[in-house]
Amino acid sequence: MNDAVPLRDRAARREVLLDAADRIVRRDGPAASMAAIAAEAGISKPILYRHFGDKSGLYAALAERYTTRLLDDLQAALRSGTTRRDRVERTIGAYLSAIEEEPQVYRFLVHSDEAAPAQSQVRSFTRRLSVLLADGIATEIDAPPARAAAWGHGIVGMVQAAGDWWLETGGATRTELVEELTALLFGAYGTSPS
Amino acid sequence: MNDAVPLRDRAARREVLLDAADRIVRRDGPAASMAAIAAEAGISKPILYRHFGDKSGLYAALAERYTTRLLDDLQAALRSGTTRRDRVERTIGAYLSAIEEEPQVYRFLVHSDEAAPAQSQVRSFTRRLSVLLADGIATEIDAPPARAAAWGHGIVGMVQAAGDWWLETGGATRTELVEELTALLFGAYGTSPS
DNA sequence: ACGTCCTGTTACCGGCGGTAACACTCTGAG
DNA sequence: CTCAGAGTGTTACCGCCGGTAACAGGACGT
Repeated sequence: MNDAVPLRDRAARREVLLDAADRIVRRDGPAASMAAIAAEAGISKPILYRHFGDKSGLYAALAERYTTRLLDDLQAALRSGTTRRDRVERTIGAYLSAIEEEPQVYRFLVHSDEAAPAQSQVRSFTRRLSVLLADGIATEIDAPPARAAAWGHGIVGMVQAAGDWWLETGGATRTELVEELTALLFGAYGTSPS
Repeated sequence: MNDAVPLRDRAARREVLLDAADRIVRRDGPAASMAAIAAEAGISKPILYRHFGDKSGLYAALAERYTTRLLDDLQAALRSGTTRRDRVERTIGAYLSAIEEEPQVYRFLVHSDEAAPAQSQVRSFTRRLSVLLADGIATEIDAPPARAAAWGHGIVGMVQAAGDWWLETGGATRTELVEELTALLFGAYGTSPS
């Protein structure tokens, strides 16, 4: 039964499988199952497992695909702009734009491997982004590494939580939310009159 | 076979079941299974389901138990202190203390129902806390509701993300982390020299 | 012609959340 | 005393999940 699929090339096959996984993730969100992905690709489960090892392997490969562009964009935003506040605004804006354009993909990236065994060698998207931001902060201002790390993780968590809330309730426009979060980061809460 | 358990009282029985669930959650974290909880309580699964409906019902009841004291503490911290910065420090400190004292319980509260069907009537701990903080902010400074909501969710996300990172890496003391996060909220990043 | 590798399948495993169906005891009415 | 019924308990099952063993058949070098 070696018909209809003349793909001898492993890499090309892999891309086709990831295409199928992508379609299912966009349809089912983080609840996408291996069986559904295999069916979508027109193959059976063991092939998936031979290519990706296990579910977290497939998820990692798919996340890599989604992530590359986004992380590049964010890194670019981090280095752009004239003032620091401008940089922060652009970076948060880029993040929220990604959420807005592809909510299911965002949910998959951020909320898929919660409560996972955690010994996975695949650092999650959130962690990678946090570390990246921490590095950015450490080089921008000369902060001790502990401070930069705490801030990096904290800021990413802040934007993600606000993004989740925004996705669910959809109360404000993206621009407004960017402005609120930027203001918060620049101490607007601490200095507001009571 | 109605032996060894003279508990005719539904409420008391419920507490006993929650005690068992508590033990298993402390042992297994968010991966605790219904079968394990039933076994720990010395009963069979259907009894659990008759008492709590389904897994999210049990989780909600257990979360309620964990949450009551913590939310009270946090609300008290929000209203305490002399300066606003003092209040923020105390509140973040109370949150991180809870993480430090009972990490498994914290993990259960924050990371158990991720990727859940979401139509659950049980608002998660994170959401409840965010709304509570948003209300606090809205009454403390007169901010428009959208701003207070965005800030509430963002700040809770920030502290949670930093807390998760702290739990995993354990790099700093609680007091240090509280100081870093408070400084961040008061604009230390925005005003640091580059 | 034949063993071997590769690609593909079906069919299974254990564990999960959740439930149907049945067993036993206790109680109250006739 | 007897018998229906309500509770309370159990076992055994369902479907779905992630993951794998075991097998089927074509491609190919010797």
